[in-house]
Amino acid sequence: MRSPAARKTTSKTRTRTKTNVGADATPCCSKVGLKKGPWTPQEDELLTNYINKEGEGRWRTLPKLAGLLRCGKSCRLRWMNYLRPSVKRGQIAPDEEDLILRLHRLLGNRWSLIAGRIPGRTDNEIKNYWNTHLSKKLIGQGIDPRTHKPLNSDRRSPFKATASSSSYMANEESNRIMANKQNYYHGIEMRSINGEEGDEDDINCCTTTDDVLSSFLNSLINEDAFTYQNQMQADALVVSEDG
DNA sequence: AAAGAGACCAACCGCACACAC
DNA sequence: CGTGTGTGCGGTTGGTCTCTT
Repeated sequence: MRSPAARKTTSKTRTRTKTNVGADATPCCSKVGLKKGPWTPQEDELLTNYINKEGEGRWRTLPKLAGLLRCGKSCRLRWMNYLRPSVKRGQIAPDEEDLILRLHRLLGNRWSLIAGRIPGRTDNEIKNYWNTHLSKKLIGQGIDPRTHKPLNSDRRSPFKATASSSSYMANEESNRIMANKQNYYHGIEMRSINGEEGDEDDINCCTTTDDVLSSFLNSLINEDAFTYQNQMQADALVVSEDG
């Protein structure tokens, strides 16, 4: 199975190819006879028991084997976002919020990548939190939640426009780089912070094998802006690790 | 107390990538 | 090389809860 972050660019930039047309038109996602909507405790129990016994994966066949009238995608989502033991429930701590802001400034709406740096939090949870809290908070502070730049900045200025687009492009490039790097992170167990207040040191929680990348990402998070130098550094890292 | 508005968040949907065949 | 399948990401929806009037 490919790594979650092996994918790149947003769906809006991608074109649907002939090969994957109808990929969802399979029994798994057939709407006939399948239940939708909120999960019941009984369904949660069935799913949890099955995964505890058989493990994750094979989502398409899992519902039938587990005795659930759900499509595989629904089962996967429920497990990933709610039932997984590693999912941390409860309020987003202030330092988690700060980390989300920094990572979003760096990565944009790459929720899975952001979630990958915040142990116990899911992409869905972070996405919801962003849309309901942080974007409004930034707007209230006069900051564009998409660009993290002041809302009243003069976009017509040639210099500013150039600088802005350059920064944006660098950021897009970083997205691709970091998406590739997720292959590297995949499978590396994140240290549980056991409910403690996570501070920025928590983003150093991976094993030593990714120290270089981890510290690199941390340095990016701590930057006030993503610079071309960062991109070059990232490129160098990618080349050295691929080679 | 009731009704409407807004906030919140679990879940759904469409789409695209990786990989096996 | 082309196709089918499995998977999961990001955007969106809609039900429920909370607040305000």
